[in-house]
This record gives sequence, structure tokens and C-alpha cells, in this order.
Amino acid sequence: MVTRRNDGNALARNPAGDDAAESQGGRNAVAGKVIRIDGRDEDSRFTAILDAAEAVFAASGYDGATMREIAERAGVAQGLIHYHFSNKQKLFESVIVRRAGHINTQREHMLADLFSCGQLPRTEQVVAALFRPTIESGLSMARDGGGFARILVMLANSTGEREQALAQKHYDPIALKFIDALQRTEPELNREDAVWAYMFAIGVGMTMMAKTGRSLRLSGGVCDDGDIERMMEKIVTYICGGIRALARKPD
Amino acid sequence: MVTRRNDGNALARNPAGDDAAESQGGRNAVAGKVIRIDGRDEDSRFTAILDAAEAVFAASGYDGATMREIAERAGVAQGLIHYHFSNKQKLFESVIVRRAGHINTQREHMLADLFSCGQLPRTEQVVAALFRPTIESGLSMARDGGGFARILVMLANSTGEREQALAQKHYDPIALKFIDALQRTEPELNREDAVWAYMFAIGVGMTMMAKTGRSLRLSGGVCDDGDIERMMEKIVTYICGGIRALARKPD
DNA sequence: GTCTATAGTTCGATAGAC
DNA sequence: GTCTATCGAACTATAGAC
Repeated sequence: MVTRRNDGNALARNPAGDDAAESQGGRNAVAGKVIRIDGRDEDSRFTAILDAAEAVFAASGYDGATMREIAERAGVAQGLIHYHFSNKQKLFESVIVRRAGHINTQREHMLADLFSCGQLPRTEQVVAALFRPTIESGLSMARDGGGFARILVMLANSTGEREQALAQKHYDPIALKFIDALQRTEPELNREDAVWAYMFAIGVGMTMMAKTGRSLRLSGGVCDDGDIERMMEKIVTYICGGIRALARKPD
Repeated sequence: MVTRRNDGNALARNPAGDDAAESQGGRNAVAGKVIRIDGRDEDSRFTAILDAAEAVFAASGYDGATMREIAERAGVAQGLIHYHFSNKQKLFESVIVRRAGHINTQREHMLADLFSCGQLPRTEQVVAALFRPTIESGLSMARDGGGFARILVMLANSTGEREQALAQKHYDPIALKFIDALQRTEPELNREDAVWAYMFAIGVGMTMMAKTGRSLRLSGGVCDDGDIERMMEKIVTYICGGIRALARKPD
């Protein structure tokens, strides 16, 4: 008999996933608190915990983050985190699931729109669709901006089992669609080079999302990695140049 | 009165950095063990600790790594690590210093050689000089290959104070030389775009050094990020294409 | 130099009152 | 749902024998 809750869907509310001991009377399911049917309410400590976790994981990494700091930042008791998310691993995945679902839906729609209007889009537009939803989500985000983007950087570069499993589950399917798209906008690009092109594009994009401030240092104040719009412009130019160079020189 | 030792140079042997209490007789400085004057001997537990630390930091990150695991892997007592390196932070820096010095010397020489023989080199050669020494060091490395490269990925993508300080200290100077070199091989490239070009190149390079295995997954077994030579070929093509696209389209 | 043993701290997770 | 209190485990670092 395990005491864990919420074993299934990582974002399911009301975590009574174990057995059906619901009918023992007293304070049942929905008590006094207002719980919206769609489950995506602002306020509520549930969301506060996710926001705090996102910020702390982004700043300190998975191992560097502590449940205590997350609880403090969210303004809740540490025990409440375990009530809602069971453990650290599940909390981390929940942070990712919350954003990845919405972002990837957007990315998929942008991509579909590009190919739905008769003529073929430019590769520049495909690359823009690759990053735009993520950086936009990063900007409108909780407190200090860019938290989720930094978590994506961790996911992209880590070899850890935990990170690779999450990347595979939440990002591989959409990645394949972008690889297909690149082969359509650059017909000379063979499959191997299309995959490399995608991987390298992600690598360049991580430079933007990491926001380490190094470009500012190296350029003496000229290249600001906080100026997302300018950086997007440069990145799209660079990536498309790289892709076309691969297409021109196959083997 | 602090008990810390080895406060200065992170790789100084015989850590008696505190005061001059050397003349109290008995077992003095060099006792029975053979210590080579150049200080860079194989065997010896000092080196074993650095090798183990490199592997464990690479696999688990700074916070995920534990002194216990490093000690076990090195086959030494945990206390010995603190005798040689004082604490975790200094051990981490020592791991970086050991490789970065040698690698960056090589990179600097390769770069100087390219520009010393009369005519201007190709950008392709500059980009090769950027990565070749690092990946070669990664291959000839301790046990399982590529450990240090993965530590560089951490360094490049982290916003943490510790990582940024190390990157600045050990990698910013050589970075500026490569940025200068790019402006010489691509005269149309203005300074801002040269810095972006360098940052993006590093981003692409990190894709190679991270070796997550994702390209293999996405390509159904075709794109092997363990095949360094093939990947280098693709990366050089891609990066040069990107750089030239930036040079062609300034603003 | 190298080891054993352990002090002192912090972490993730649980128990139980309300 | 939410909080307080705490347990047991793991961590870094130190002390002291050899």
C-alpha cells in the first residue's frame, strides 16, 4: 500500500489518485474554495507553487533547487507542495507540462497555417514559428521573465535520464514536424541534413534562451541578449544561411 | 585563523598555503612518495581525483555531483579530496583549469598559424580551430570520453555566478581573438554581427559536445552525435553558411 | 599524504492537527 | 486544503590517528 498520490496525469487537480475512499462523508471533494471547472484558475496556491517552482528550477537547476525555497517563494508551507505534486520529480514535470502543451499547440498551428495558404512559405517563416511561441511565453511569464526558457535549455543539453525522457515525450513529436517542414521549404535538403539543421537551429536558439549576458560582455555592451526582437532577426538570418549551406553541399 | 588551504592557484600541489610552519622538523615537504618536479605526473591520487571529478561533474552537474561519489570513483578517502582541493567549488574550478589551459593554448596556436602564412585563411579553417582542440581533448580523455566537453556545455549555458565567472576568466579572452579572426576572414562582417556569429557558433558547437543522443532518436539512427568527424563536417558547413548570411545582410 | 570517524547542516518527505 | 513539526537520510567539511 503506497501513500503516493497523483500518479497519473501530472497536472490533475484534487489528488486522490489512490483508492475510492471518497464516500466517508464530512468535507467532500469541493469544499468551500471556489474551484473553476476548467481547472486553470489564477490565484490558488496550486498555481503559485508552479510559478515559484518554474523560477527556482530555472535559476538553480533541478538538483540546485530546493523544495524549501520553492515553498517560501510561493508563500505556502512545504508540505503543501507534496500534497499537490507528491515529490520533486513530479513537480518538475508538472512545470514543463503546463507550458509545453500550450506552446507546442501554438507552434503546431503556426506551422500548419504557413503551409495551408496555397504557396510554399519561406524557410525564414518556419524558423520563426520554431521559436516565437516559446520566447513569447517566456516574456509574458510570471515574475522575472524567461524562466521556462531556461528550463528548456537544461532539457536540451542534459544527458540525464530524467531530462531526456521529458524532451522525448514533450518535444520529439513536434520536432519531427519541423524537420519535415524544412525539407519542404528547402527541397535540396536531404533527410540527414534536415535533422542536423534542426538540431543546430535548436543549439542556436538555446543561445538566445539561456540569456547568460555573455554577448553583452564580449561586445562591450553592443549585443544585448535581452533584446529579443533584434536577436530573433539575427538568429533567423544565421540559421537560414546555415540550412541553405547544408542543402547546397550534400554528400 | 582559518583552516583552509590552497587558496591561491587552483592547481598548486603540496597545499600548505597558510603560513610558514614548515621548519618544525619531522616529515617535511617531500617525504617518501616520488613527486616529479613538473607536478604533472600520471598515477598519484591527485590526478585520479581530478579524473573522477571530471566524470562525475559531467554526468550529474555541479549540484548533482557528490564528494562521496567522486571519492569512490577515484578510489580514495573522501577526506583526501578536501586535503588537496579544500572544497567542492575549488575542485570544480581545478577540473576546468587543468583542461582549459592546454586546450586554449592549442586553440591560440592553431589560430596564429592560420594567419601567419602570407594569405588569409578560409572561415572554415577558423571554425575548425575553434572546436578541434576541445573535441580532441574530449576523446583522448580519462575513461568514458567527452566528460570535459559536457562540463563546457554547463559553463556556456548557465547563468549561475559560479559558471559565468569561470567562463569569463578562462574563455572570454580567447573568444575575442576568434571574433577578431572572423572579421578578418569575412571582411563584410561588422563587429556586432561578428559577436553574434561567435555566440551562435558556440551554440551549435554545444549541440555536438552535449552528446545527448537526440539526433539519433530524431533521425531513426542516421545522425549519430557520437561520430565526431562527420558532425564536425556538418557543423563547419552550417556555421560558415550562417556567418556569411549575416555578412551579406547587415543593418 | 592518506585513512577512519563524525560533527554539523540541509534536504525531501511524512504525520497529524485543524 | 493548508499548516506545523519532525523524521531519517544524505551531504560537505573537519578532526585526529597513522
